[in-house]
Amino acid sequence: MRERFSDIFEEAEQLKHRKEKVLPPLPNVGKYRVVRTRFAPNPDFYIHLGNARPALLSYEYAREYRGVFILRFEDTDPRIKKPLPEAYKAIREDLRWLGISWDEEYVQSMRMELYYRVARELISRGGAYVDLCKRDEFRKFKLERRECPHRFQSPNEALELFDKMLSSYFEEGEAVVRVKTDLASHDPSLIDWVAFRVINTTRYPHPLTGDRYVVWPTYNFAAGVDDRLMGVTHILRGKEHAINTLKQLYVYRALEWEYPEVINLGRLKLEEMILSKSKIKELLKKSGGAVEVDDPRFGTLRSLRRRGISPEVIRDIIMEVGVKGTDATISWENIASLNRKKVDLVAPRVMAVFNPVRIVVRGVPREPSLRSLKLSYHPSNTSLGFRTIDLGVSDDIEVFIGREDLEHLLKDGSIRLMEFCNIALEGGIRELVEVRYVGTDLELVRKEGLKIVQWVPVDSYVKIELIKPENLKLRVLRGVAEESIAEFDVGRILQLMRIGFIKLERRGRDKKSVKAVYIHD
RNA sequence: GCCGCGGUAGUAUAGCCCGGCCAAGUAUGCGGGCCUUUCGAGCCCGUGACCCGGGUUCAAAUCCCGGCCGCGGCACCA
Repeated sequence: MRERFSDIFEEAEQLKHRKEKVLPPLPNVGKYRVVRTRFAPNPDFYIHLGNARPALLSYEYAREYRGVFILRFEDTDPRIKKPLPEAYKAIREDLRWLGISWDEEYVQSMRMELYYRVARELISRGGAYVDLCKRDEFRKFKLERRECPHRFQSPNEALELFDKMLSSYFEEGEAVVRVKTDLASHDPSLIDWVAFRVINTTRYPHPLTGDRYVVWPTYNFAAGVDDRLMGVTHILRGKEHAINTLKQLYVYRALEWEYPEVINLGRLKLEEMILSKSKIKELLKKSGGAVEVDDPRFGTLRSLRRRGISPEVIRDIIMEVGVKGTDATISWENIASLNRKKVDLVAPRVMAVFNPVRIVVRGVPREPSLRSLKLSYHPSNTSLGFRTIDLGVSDDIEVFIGREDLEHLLKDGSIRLMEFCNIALEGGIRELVEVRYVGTDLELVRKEGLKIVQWVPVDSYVKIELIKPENLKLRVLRGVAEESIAEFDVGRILQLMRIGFIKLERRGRDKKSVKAVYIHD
């Protein structure tokens, strides 16, 4: 019963939330029976925050109009942008992590016969021809705005040549299918662009189809045809594709198809992070395996996930940035701030000390309340429970505090050990810093403005290794943390008091050490 | 160079289509205060922007023209 209510509440919350940032209406929705959108990545690598913009917006629009959202893998280049076998799965995972689900999924390399069929139709209608020019020869014709001799071939001649291509008669570079376009076009790339080329798949096997096909459609042909075949009504894609719409339009006109609505989106950049596919690949290669795809410095979705960024934060930011052609530079501060709000309520607080210095506290009374501290994991969220820090019965209690906090102690003469007691410097500093217990009074702390610092008992601690990205470098901080930190599962987000939020990545089998990634302060 | 798309505070965004209600809203940042056994969170106050120049109009962030700047494209890549 209660569960059902909380579900309803949650739903209402979400609705309210979503209402705040409504998407602008899609153009010409009335023209179509049902809105169909798609996200069409090349599975040659993992996707990053920039890809998340068209993916998320396409998905959200499909939902908003109760339409259909399609995932389509565009893997028609086994040579230059060779598909990465694990990327198909990784992209699915990353999308699901973002909260995206799809109604239909296609893989272009499995649809080759379809493209060949459409190509035949296009050729029969005189909309395309088989060009046997050398690349340079054609370029010359193109720049002079003249037709190459092959452009005059009849549909039947062209069809024959196309069949020859399919039967592996031609080598790479010897024949391509070109779409007839306006020769006078001001943009040379538009002129009689290539729809199919020969790729030697014996040498460059496709990870899914091996050497089964040698004639491959280019992006513009495959994507253009698929958008039609899949009934896509609204295309949301990066503005780098603007020219492609123009190219594909020639195929559409020749086949008497109507082009879908197109919205071009600006690029998303992430401050202090590497998004560029090629740069990431280069770094991975150079490191020889030391750097991984989910390196916290990268802008891949996997990296953001590893860094403990909530997928809702990414959704919120993309919705905020909106549906337009302007580029946006997302600041890490902004992401951190939004993420902090999500994480603050559920992250247990624990103490850890970096640059630890040992001090010995003398004169702590033997009262149970001072020898066995019961500390709650969160100041307000009591459901997170509490842990106990046992300090034993000896007269002297040794603890670690940070070197910087020691400076405060030396300067001010006294300091507050968080959730424990006030201490004051005693004598001088010999081998060991010796301090004296001076009570637990908090009023004093406030009145005198004492620093309140976190600490870790020397008798019971866990080693912590914290990876912190700084200026595109990874710093590894080593320190000590209270024992309870090792009770949490890998993947859990915690707050180290006065240090920041972290995500646990590894835990020693003996629970004597943990590794974590720094998220933000 | 050619073609396309944009330019609202440090960052991001709302408003621009349908001119007045915008001496421009929101988030984050920054400054200050309250609260707090965190340098976190929360609450309160403050800070700060319509790229430039012309035009249309009683009235322009919003419409028109020119300039400047930024981004993207100009592949047998996607």
